[in-house]
Amino acid sequence: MDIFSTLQEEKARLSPSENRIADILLNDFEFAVNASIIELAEKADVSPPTVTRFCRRVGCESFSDFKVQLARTAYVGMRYLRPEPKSRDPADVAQDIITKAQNALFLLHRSLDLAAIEHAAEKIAKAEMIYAFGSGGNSSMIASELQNRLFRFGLHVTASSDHGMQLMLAAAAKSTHVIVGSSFSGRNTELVRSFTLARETGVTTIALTQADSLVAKAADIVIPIDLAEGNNIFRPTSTRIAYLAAVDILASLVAYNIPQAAVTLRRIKQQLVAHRDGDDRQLLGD
Amino acid sequence: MDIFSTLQEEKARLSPSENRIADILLNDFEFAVNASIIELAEKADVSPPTVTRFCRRVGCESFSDFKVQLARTAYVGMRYLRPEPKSRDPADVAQDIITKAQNALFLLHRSLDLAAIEHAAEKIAKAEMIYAFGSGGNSSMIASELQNRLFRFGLHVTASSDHGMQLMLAAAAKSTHVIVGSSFSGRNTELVRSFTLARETGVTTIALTQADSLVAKAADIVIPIDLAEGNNIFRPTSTRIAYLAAVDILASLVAYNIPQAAVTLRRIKQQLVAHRDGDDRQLLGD
DNA sequence: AACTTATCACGAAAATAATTTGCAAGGATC
DNA sequence: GATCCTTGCAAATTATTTTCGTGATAAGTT
Repeated sequence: MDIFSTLQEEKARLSPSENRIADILLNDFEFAVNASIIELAEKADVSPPTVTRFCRRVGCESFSDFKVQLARTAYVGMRYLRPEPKSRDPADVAQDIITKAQNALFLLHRSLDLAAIEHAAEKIAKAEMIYAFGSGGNSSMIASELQNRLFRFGLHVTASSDHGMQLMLAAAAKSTHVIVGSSFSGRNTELVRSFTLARETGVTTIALTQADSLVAKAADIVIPIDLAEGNNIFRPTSTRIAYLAAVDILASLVAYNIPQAAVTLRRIKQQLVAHRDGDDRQLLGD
Repeated sequence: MDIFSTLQEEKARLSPSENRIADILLNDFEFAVNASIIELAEKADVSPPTVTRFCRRVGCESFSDFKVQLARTAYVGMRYLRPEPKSRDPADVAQDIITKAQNALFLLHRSLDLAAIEHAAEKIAKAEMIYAFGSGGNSSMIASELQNRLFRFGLHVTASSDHGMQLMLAAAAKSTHVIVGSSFSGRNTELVRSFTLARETGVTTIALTQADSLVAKAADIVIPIDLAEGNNIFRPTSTRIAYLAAVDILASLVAYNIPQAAVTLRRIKQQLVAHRDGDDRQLLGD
């Protein structure tokens, strides 16, 4: 558990002095990580012992432990406060995008429902056929990414971003099949229709989408991806990167659920080694 | 500049005692961030003053400054040492993937050639037509991502993952056009051919690829993406995320190079707001 | 070759600074 | 008015840094 989560949970229960310390952390993080206990105490207008007690309160052993914890989580966890890059200077834009992407990964990791993903992975590994559905540029990319990952494990998979096609595939699917659908907004009603139709035949439906959304409600297994407070601040790219990472995790777990996974993975690795040896024949997966 | 870069540069010039300290950092990082100067000194079999001197040597103010620096860069910068997740446990797999993705972003940021990206962005913003080329699953995703981003700014753009089509488009392109090609391996010879053909007509060619690769040599402007030592260790997904982030940066800079960018961006934002208001009409870019 | 002399790495101990603990005073709450 | 909580003070403890001196190595000198 990182400090900032603890802080948000505990904040209400903190005393006035401790609250002043918390405010400094949130507002002037750069100062906080570099300050000594005395400097921090002065700035918060409290005594050093109070700072020590504060550190214990938020789950740290000591003040120095606290600083280390702060430095490690905060590097990726605290910068989304700025909705726009500082300036149009390329360096600022780059830093902004990189930070937000890392942040999205951080938040994804924190809110990941591993049980759901593992459950989904088991179903996918056993499926006779897998359909990856998603539309609208972002989710369609996720769908083809799923196809791209899963076929390498010897699974039967097809991706579609076409609503009409999705409906037909869903109608034709059997109970041994699995549909994985992605919707960033959670309000892709066509996807909901495909899910509903498929479930009538007992097809397993898996959704990568916002928790409690329309799409989520229509699926058997939901892999919720909620980028919490950031949702409105992040540009879609950050969210997309989080989705990609989620797909990556899902695909890796699928691999582990397939008996010959070790063999498959070894073969993939040999491929990679062959790449590096540098012969010029066309590479798989450029 | 982070500590680990400094360390690699300085390592040769360090004294034996200092080298022992460096080894502890590299091998037992967890210990190092949590240890006091005395504990660290003991483990390295040196005296505390030597540790202090070491910290100064690698560019830190003091030992505690050193620990903070260590903690902040290392969170994303140091974990690629483990080529495989600790276990097949979902939590470990997830952590492994997230860390490697963050790490890829970190390394990308560090090695980014901003001048090249800015230069590319200017060309793209002024282009009458833009072709986004890439094949093989990964790069084709990058190509469609480019299309997906650029058309929103009112630019004329088409993506293609088909070598034959790419050649024809390249042959038909004019000097006011721009081709953006992506190749993870840098050895997509068909892309090289398209680039070479296009340059005969004075078409600007931009490559997202490994520096000094075949593809890089064939392009006018190279946006190098080298994930240094990690290249062979990372699974392709991490690299792909880095590429995506690079595209995101490029696209943002393109937006800033278009006169009505502010207006466009505002309109995009209004779109986002409209989304959240929750009417159920089909959303753009699900 | 032997003897300075300079330079550097390093640790011991002292000095300093930072952190924690124990305790008591001041408030708030019941 | 008793109790509990918060807080700061001062002392104790601990950590860190500085100072200083030793020994090693290298370069120059006799």
